[in-house]
Amino acid sequence: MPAAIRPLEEVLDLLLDSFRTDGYDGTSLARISEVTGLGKSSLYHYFPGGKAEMAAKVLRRLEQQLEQALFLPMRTDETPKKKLEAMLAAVDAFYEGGRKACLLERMCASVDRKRFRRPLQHAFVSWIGALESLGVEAGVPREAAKLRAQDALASIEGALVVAAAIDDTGPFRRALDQIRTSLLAR
Amino acid sequence: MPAAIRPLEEVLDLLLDSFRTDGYDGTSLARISEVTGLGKSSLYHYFPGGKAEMAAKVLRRLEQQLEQALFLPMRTDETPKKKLEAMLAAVDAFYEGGRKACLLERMCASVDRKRFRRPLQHAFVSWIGALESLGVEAGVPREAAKLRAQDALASIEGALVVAAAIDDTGPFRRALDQIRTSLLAR
DNA sequence: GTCTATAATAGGATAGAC
DNA sequence: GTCTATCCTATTATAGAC
Repeated sequence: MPAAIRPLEEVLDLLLDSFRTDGYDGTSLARISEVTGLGKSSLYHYFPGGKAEMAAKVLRRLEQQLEQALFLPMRTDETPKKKLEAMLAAVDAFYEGGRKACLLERMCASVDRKRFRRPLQHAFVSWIGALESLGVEAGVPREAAKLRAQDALASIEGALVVAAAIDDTGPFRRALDQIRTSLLAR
Repeated sequence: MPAAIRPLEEVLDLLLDSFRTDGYDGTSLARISEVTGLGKSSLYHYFPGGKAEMAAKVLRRLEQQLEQALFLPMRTDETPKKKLEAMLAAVDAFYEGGRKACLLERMCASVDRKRFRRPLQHAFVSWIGALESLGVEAGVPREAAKLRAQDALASIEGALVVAAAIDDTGPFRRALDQIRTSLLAR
């Protein structure tokens, strides 16, 4: 697929948006065709493995974005506090202030979740690891930092669920605030 | 459907389990037939409206269970602390210690979520209202109690997502512990 | 690479006998 | 109330022309 290396990433972003909105099971090829403007033939040209390959590629793209938002900031020599701010800003932007759902959560909910188990688990563990490292760097004992990291991620995921259900982004904003004030506290 | 009033509730429990596990979109009639042991004809006999009616009835059944676990304990004259304990025990049991997913979350994730928007929103709001009332009864100002209630529910939902993803019920146990120690704190 | 056409299957739903 | 058979549509996927 030489002629479309750049556009393909845009296609993946559109797919990501579809999957995070309607879930893997709920997103049909017809819908994907609509959303991307690509005919089915084109879709199978880019993704010979069909829908499953689309999802796998989308997950890889998400991992790239997590890299950008989580690991890249980690490697700077800013203070942990500043790095955390950068992460939270990225999270806020990615979830559009709590108005967009989480791809990972939606993929975990699919009947075919076993197929995506590894990449999904990896994404969660990476994310948790990044938050944990930040805590450690700020002087939090490793074990405590790990639990805080798991709970921080859970608070984000749960806030997205509740925010969507009650149509109020408040829970999401407070979740981020809570992480900001307590993840690195001594 | 006179001959099956009692068994029908068992059928609904099986449906609830299927929907919370595989989601609404991911649960096929074939699967429902397998799980319940009922042929398609029988299913349509009990649920003329098909899958959508099954889900609607399952949601109503869940609301009943929430009633039992949340509102019924509320009407006793126990201390708020004791009532909270009863709620948490019910939640722990219902989610099997963090090993089972939340039906509400899964239904919210369906492509057809609009169809179930009202009952879903109602369930969330009821649950939040019950937690809020407990806080108020314990002396927490109403507005603060409401936000705490939203965040408590979010922490449960998020903990379920993360616990399933990393295959560790720790986040769920800690979420309940956290609620136990802080929901009613002055 | 994209199009039209089409296959093959699964999903939801119904009819009519029993 | 349940069974067998069947219908219709959507869904995934492929073939072959351009």
